[in-house]
Amino acid sequence: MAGLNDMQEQACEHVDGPLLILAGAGSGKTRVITHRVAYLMEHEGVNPLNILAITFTNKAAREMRERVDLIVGDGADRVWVSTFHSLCVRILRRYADKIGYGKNFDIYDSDDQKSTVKSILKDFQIDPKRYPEKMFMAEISKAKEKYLSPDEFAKKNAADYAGTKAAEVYTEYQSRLKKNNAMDFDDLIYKTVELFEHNPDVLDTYQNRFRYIMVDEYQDTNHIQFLLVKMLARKYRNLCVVGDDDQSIYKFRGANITNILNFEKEYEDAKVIKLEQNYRSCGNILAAANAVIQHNAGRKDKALWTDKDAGEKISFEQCDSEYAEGDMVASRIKTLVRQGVDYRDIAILYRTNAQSRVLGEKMVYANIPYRVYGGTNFYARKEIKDVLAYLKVINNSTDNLYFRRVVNVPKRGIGEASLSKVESFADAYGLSMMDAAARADEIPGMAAKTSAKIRQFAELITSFRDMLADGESLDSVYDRILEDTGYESELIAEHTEEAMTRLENIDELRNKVVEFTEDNEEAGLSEFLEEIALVSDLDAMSEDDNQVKLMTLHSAKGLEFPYVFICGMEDRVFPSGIALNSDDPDALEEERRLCYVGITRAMKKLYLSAAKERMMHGNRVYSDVSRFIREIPPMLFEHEADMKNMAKRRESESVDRYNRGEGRRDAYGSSYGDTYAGYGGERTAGAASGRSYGQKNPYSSYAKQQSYGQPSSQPSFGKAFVVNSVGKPDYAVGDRVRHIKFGPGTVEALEKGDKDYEVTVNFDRCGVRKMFASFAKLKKCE
DNA sequence: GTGGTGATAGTTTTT
DNA sequence: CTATCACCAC
Repeated sequence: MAGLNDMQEQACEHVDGPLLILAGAGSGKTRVITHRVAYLMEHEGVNPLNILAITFTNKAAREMRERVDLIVGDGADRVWVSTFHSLCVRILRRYADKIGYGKNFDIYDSDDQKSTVKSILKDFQIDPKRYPEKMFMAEISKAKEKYLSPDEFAKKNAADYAGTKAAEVYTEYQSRLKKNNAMDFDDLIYKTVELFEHNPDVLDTYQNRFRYIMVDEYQDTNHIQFLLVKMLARKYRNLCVVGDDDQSIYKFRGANITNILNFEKEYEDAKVIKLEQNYRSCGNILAAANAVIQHNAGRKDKALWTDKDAGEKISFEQCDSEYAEGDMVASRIKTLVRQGVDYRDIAILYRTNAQSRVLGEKMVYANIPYRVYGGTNFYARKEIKDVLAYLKVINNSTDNLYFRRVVNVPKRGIGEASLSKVESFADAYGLSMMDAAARADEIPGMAAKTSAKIRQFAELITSFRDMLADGESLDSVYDRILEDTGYESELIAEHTEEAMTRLENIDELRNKVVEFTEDNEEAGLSEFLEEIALVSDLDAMSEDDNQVKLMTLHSAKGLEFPYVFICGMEDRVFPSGIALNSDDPDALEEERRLCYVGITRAMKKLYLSAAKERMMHGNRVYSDVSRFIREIPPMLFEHEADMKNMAKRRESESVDRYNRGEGRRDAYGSSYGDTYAGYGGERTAGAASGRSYGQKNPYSSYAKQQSYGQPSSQPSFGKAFVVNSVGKPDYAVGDRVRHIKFGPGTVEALEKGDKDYEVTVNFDRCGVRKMFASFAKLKKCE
């Protein structure tokens, strides 16, 4: 086959039976998948309808489709290429009735999820301060990822109070979604698996349909996705999965790396092909990537190689602040452009979205065209959600959540008190709130004035429905909504910059409506809503605009750029403070994989940068250069000598610290000890040079306690910590204790960890908190 | 029922 | 620093 190396060719020509392709970064993975599709069709005569390719993002799906098109041309459009989520939606739209849902179910995004959980907590009188809704959302999501029903989840978590509560919320959450005929993201997959499990005939249909299945980014699949694939592939076993364990960066979202590591156990006759030749990056970049990832334990052994030249050395610069960093990046970009590089060939990557603000500002200053991807998703913006909620209500949605969202936007004088009357009326008669609103005059105990307002709203919605039924186009109804509801005029009247942006966004959404109606003449409102339920603005990335691209490292996966800047190479930024503090050693490894992903995005030249100080959560914070920088051999950098010096300086610094009794933190390496002792040290240094620190910073207050609150004879942060951590606290479960910040409370649990006691306290003022005993500095109340 | 105020807590990555 | 929330005065 043309243009493929031996391994790639083997991968393409393996037709029957399970196949695992371990494809390193830049090893031509997409190429292999697309060529394999082509091979199946052209050489094996496989009907394109029988091929399913699952990708992780819509963008990847689109790209793959285009590339298959290029190779085979005819029939490629009949290959089913989609993401897990859209695949499941398509199946469920057809069969949702078999599992008790309406076929026109709504899809809840995380915002909708959150408001649902919030309202449940309110009804259950669970204090969100003590048990934040986020926690429940995470629990529910985790349960679904493991394919645990509310009942099973309840059984598993019956032992402790929090688990029981979580189970109750999960149960209620599920029943509310069902009542609203809605599914969240996790449900889409969960319910598909459930559908298959209870309807073997349906499963059989799809097994026959998808005789050849390919899954991209297999390292990022979670358990339920694994189950889904396993079910679909069970009959013909023509399953080809492609992935790279080194690029698994979504564990926080439930991705299960063992899916790929155990593929050979699951499918014993699996053929395994490793793609180790990298076609993307030049030698120095690849060497850096290899050096970094080698610090991870427990990975499948492989080493990428390239026959490209070493290329340019890697640039590293430690700037004074995040602003200086932004300036530096801007000036480097200008230099590149002067040398003839296109803006579109440059990407700026960072760990957290928050970093994009300063970088974006600096691009504006420097007159560099740029675009920030990710961040607040376009479809998650308030005004967009409002307008979409209108559309959803108009689209005969039985969902009360969307009704509630728009019924009083703009203000119509319909408040919570009236709404709960509408809701109980609806519940009593088995109606949706929308239907109940149309009969508002029948609702007992409602003032005539109020019920008139509510009926008016219902009539407004009905008028939009009628327009659509009369065949008016989607975009003209869209305009009427903005006008007749007064939404637009309210924004115009505001006369603020923010309102203008919102109007622009609403206009942008209108463009999407028009675009959609042009592309899909047959389709109506519900098809439109469906189309946009599963897309993010990352999917809209276009090659046409000659702009620098700014995005998180996560978003950059699967992409490549000739010139890549990675900013914020500082400990506690990247790797993130959370990973550094985590007691799960894999957290740091996941950060390292992320670093590996970032480095391997670069083709020609890689620029790494750090800031000595930056604003974080409203406080100036001083940071060390990221440990990942030190994992790259100095010889790969432009200023080799400087890098060596930096390494040396650090060494002597830590020897110094050790002699002063601080170095122990390295030896004991407790997560908390590391961070807080570090802060203590930095803080003193900073104070000495006359810098002021925000007193509100929780870190500095800990640091303060640490350094001054000890009866130790030396100002030795690490040491004090170590001494303290070994001893058992003088309080026990049930004792009353006092915390310097949180006040009085009762000890609920005391567990011995590796290096420290972990104590759970129920504080009178702020609820249950878990902390390390040596840091909590709890005083027993006699 | 609305709108303003002040306080407060939370800030990793996203299909 | 910012988004959200509880509370209070109309």
